[in-house]
Amino acid sequence: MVPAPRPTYSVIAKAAGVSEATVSRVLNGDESVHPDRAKRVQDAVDKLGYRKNRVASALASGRSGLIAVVIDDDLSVFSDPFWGTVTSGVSRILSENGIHTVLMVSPVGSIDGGVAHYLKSGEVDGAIFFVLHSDALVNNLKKSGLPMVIAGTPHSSLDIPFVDTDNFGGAYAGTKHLINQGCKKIACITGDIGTTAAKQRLDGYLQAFRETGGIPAKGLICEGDYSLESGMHHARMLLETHPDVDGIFASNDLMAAGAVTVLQDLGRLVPEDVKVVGFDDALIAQTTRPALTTIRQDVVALGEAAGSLMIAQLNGEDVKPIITPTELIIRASA
Amino acid sequence: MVPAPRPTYSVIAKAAGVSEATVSRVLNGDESVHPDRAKRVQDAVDKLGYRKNRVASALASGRSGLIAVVIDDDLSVFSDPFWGTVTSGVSRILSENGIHTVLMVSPVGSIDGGVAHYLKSGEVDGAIFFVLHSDALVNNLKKSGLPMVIAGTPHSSLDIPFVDTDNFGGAYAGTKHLINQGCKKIACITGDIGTTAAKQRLDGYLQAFRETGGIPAKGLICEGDYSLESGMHHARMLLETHPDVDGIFASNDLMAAGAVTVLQDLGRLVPEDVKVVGFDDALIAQTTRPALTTIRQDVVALGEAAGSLMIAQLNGEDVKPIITPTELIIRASA
DNA sequence: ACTACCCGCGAAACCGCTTTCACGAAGTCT
DNA sequence: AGACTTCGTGAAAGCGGTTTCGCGGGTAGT
Repeated sequence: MVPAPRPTYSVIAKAAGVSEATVSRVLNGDESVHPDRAKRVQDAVDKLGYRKNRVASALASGRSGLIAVVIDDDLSVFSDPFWGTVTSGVSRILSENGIHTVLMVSPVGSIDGGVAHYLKSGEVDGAIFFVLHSDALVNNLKKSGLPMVIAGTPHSSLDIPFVDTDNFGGAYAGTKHLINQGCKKIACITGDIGTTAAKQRLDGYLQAFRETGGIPAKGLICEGDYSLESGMHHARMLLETHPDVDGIFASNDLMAAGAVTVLQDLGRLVPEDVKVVGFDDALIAQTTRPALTTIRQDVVALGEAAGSLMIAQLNGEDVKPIITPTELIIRASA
Repeated sequence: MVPAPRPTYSVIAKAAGVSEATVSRVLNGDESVHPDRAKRVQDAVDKLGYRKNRVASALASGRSGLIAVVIDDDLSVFSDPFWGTVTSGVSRILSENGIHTVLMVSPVGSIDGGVAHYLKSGEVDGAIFFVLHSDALVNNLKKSGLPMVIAGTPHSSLDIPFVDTDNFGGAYAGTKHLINQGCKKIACITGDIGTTAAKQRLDGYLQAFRETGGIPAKGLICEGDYSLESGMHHARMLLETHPDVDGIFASNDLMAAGAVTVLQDLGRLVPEDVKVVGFDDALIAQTTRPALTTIRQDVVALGEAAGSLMIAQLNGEDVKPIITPTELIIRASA
């Protein structure tokens, strides 16, 4: 193996008849170099096919050009196409800005674990967190000045920029749709209530409900956990406790699909007897029969928002949270 | 922002009363240091909470401790939970070995593009490729001596290590199952035939078919593209051209689900009239009614295999391709 | 006892780029 | 015209490790 001998500053400098310092200035966009010399450098760079050694650059400047995407969980999360897609969005925006994405899939756990050390070690210029189970680490890291972005609304009100889908608005629109379709008794199957998204979606449901002047009857709100099984389970329970339920808003499509299956098995027609609305517009929303009416969130946009928030921070701009809009997708189930 | 002042070799060396060279030796597991001194160094390291600066280390040693995972495509690929899961597996194995994963989602295109340059630049110690559309880049990179692993069987016979699922065996087992269930006229809906996996699965189908002594009738083999729509489309065509078809082997679950939907819409009972087998054991296999009989592949294992193949190469061992086994999962559809 | 090795270890060069500092030339101000 | 800035630039000192080289002392061979 004969590694191509990559030219270094000294070669460029010699070829252009300037000092290495000047080469550095030109390559880093320092305006103070005389245009003529800058051009000489640029020509030498082009001619020799020079590419900066990012490692050396990182060591000298203290900026690594790397952003960590930290997924505070084990494998399971990443198998969810949702996070894969978000990651793609992040990665695309970052690489457009010459920054690479390093992936850390690991339960973050303590503020003293491996991930924490890594993030503090200065090997990355920033970190983007997915599926944050606790705000402890982030809170701790904030003191170190590491630029961070959180995907999903954090539990506590940290002044760390985050991006999130308009969970509240989406849930509100979904529930409103059920009301407009004439549903009188609308249940809600929530997601894992330990997540902020599930809470926000519940709030959206409640808000729409409240505007009808009513209050959800006891038992119409079921605490699910985003799984197919919990959708099935709660649909079954609902039919027992509230046989007259005529609308279900589920906090994601998977639970909605589970609910539809159970409803049908128990002889209810969807949407004739019971209308169902999901959330996410996941693939399953299209494959379920009847296809699910659902709330679409633009997942790629979410990732891109996270990426651009990070870029903005690296540029020293101060940033505000970004909430991406949702869209009601009407299909057959409601 | 007050970055914690991280200790350096000079501090450790002073504290332990040895030279920096010795510190380096100890930290890199050089056996030639006297145990007593090694211990002194280790104690100092522990006491001061020293952590090596990977960037400096990378510059000096030429090893970055980074492995690139290159996905030769745009966002769409990563929305497929399959690759997300594989990536998790890779990432886990690598991080257990102190190596980080940098993610590059980008159409690789020419052997002269940004990704290619990056890989050649020595900033990563190796590269793992997913969804390789062409062998050109890999072939070119091979000359540079960069350790590589390909996920999925490459198109041409490169002597680059790869990992793959036993596509042939899985398809064979699936088709065989249909035969054993009494199917006489078994169709195959292939995946995008530009992928090696689709070809291998088709071969497995053909092999099982051949063993029955027959030859698939003209038109029983339909070229799909892994999408739900193509599954639906080809099921529709099949019912027209071969109304007596009684078994369908689809190259993935999504197409199988599409086929099931169409079959039912057109009045066929699954599995009574037509039995259907999918491939992947994706989530949709469980949510489809009837639930799909399918070929499960161990996706995490695939990722871990890719990771360990990379580690082995970095250790200078020579490696062989790894084919992970599949498993027939019998549900309701066949 | 004398030369020949081997071993453990420190000094110092080096990896390739960034950044401070100071210097000379040119421009500005009294 | 002399003193003071400003501007463009190069020399050189890092950044924090790794690795080569060679030295001194102990062991071995004869």
